[in-house]
Amino acid sequence: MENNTITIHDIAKALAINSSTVSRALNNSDRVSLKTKKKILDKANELGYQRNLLASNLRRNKTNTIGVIVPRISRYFFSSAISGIEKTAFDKGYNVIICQSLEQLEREENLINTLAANRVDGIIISVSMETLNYDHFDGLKKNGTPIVIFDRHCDLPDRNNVLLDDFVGAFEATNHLIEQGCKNIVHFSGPKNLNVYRNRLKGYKAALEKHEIPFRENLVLNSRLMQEDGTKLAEKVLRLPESIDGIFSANDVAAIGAMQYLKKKGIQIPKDIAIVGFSNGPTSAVMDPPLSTIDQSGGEMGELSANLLFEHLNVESVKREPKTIIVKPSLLVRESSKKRG
Amino acid sequence: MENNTITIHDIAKALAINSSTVSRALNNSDRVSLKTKKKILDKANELGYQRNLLASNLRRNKTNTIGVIVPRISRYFFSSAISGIEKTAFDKGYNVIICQSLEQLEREENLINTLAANRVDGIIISVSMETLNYDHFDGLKKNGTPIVIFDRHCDLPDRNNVLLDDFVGAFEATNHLIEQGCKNIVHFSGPKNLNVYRNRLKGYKAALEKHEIPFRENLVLNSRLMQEDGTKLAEKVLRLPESIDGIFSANDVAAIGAMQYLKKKGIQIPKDIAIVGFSNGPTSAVMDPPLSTIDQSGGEMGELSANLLFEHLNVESVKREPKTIIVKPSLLVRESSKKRG
DNA sequence: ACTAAAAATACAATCGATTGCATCAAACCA
DNA sequence: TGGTTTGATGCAATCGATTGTATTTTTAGT
Repeated sequence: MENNTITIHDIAKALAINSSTVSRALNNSDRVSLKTKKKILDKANELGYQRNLLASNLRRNKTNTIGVIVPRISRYFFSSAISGIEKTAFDKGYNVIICQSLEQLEREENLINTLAANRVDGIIISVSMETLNYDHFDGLKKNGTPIVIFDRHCDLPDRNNVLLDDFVGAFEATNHLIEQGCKNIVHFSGPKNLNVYRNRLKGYKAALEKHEIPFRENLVLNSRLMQEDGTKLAEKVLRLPESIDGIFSANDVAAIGAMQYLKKKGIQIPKDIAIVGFSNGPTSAVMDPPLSTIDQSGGEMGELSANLLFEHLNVESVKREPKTIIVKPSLLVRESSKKRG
Repeated sequence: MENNTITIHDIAKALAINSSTVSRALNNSDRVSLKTKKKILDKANELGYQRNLLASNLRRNKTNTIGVIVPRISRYFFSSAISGIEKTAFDKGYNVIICQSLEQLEREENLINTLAANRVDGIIISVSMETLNYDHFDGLKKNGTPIVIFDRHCDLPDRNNVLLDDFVGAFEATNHLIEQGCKNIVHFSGPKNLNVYRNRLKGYKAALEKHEIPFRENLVLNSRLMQEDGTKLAEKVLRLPESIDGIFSANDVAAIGAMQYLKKKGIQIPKDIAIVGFSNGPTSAVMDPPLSTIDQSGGEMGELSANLLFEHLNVESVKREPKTIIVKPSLLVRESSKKRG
């Protein structure tokens, strides 16, 4: 009773026909007459046949499956990216295998090997923080498996990259604060060795410049952008000689830490100080007041990544044109920054 | 150049030996001498060989892979359950395929079919809200693939179930509030047709009873437990004739809505009203004050589910003993409920 | 040195589905 | 009616790895 999986041969035997005909019928080939097709389909249902994709994929040398690796599936940005990928993949008849590297290079390497061993048709990945080079992609590259790297800048020559325009996001955020009437805007910046934070700083500066507000070095406060950093920075803000009326934080978490401190000190948000964060983390909408922020368009980035991958799936590897796509983030205006209207 | 995947036959040919020896060497069988083993391994590395798991799994009739289906990977409870599963699986040399049903029965059915077609060795699932019966599991059952259902009660006779003890969680929460000195505790309850909310209500009652506090029907406020429900309920709380000094909410989101309203009305938390939520959602720790809550022990439930699955994987299906495991949740005491010490 | 036992390797079938080619039957036309 | 075209089905190789059995080589024992 144990080993009773039904194969096409069982169906063939039951109907006294050849298994190749069964295979063709199940794949709806027009080389099988309608009559026998129906007979086969009925019998397949009756026996509870389920195609063995291992065998099928092995033979076809194609799995119709793509692998997705992200640092953490629980992060909002990543889970929405995954949803975007799944949507696109589903439309094209592909399955998606989701994996998380937990920001560990070793796990990332293992996952890539496993996906490769399972012969996925392509991989979409946001690399871990520990990933400094891309040597572990070489195997895939060699056998022509296309790869799309999203969320994190990759400087290899022949890579497909889908990135967020941090500059524009920061520009929009700062510009919005200015349009709300802010004159003295502090920027919470992150580790300067990371591209994203440098670009967000640039966007902040550009917006000031557009409105002919002089840039003041002392209004840029650096930290690792944890929640407690936000609290400490808010304390600093209140001690600044300029009377600060706006904060653009390079992430949500620090903005929230600051918001809580400021509220405790009786500062009214947004009336006294308007705040905009960055990332649209799960908490930002729940805060009181809800935090304005920059949405990283995870869903859109996921869809674009998947589309880019599919473009390459149908092209011989030698003929593939690597491409970099820059996604514009969108400003989510909520209560924490509305001084007007 | 395109189709250049290396197989064991390529290695065999390069070394003028038989591919079966190569296979055995790569599997570290003791039927191959150390000398040839080394030769083979070296050549495999040199050629960049990567095992084709499709072929291997097909032949062995075993994939060393388990499938996990959850409604949403982004929910904290599920992502921690997945982490628990992955940890356990990794130790046993299994891979994990993660899927999300998005609470849709149709997607769940598709996922189960795909996993079955890919011949996963077992499945761990938290069923979608739309799932009212388990007919779509029949195929798996027929070919002996073990299934573990977690998080949601399942009344089928031969099912493995890993559940949270909602009663105990609610009891602990309420008991904690009483021990903090609360006398008049409101309970925010959810849809009464759901088991979980009925059990949480029971736990609340039991804790009152233990401390000989009379149960008052009017202190149980029903809603769908959305954030805005929390706000409305808090309003009600303030209008109650009893002077309420504690709230046990059957989830975090409603607790947070209530907290924000109460703070706005000048109520001090926890001094005037202590609050405990349920679920340990991502937001609870970030609130001000941080919200005490019941942690659903996702990680532990994941580990237990995986262990239960593995127990069954190594046993013939006829000999399997279905088992139900009840997990005790743990109380996370944070600021929102500390009236003492 | 010769045989028995042990170790190492080779052979060939197998897992389940797919697919190019061959075969057979039915239909068509002159 | 006989030959040809079209349509439907069968045959057999194949994908890449595994594994029971057979064969060869090595080692050991007397």
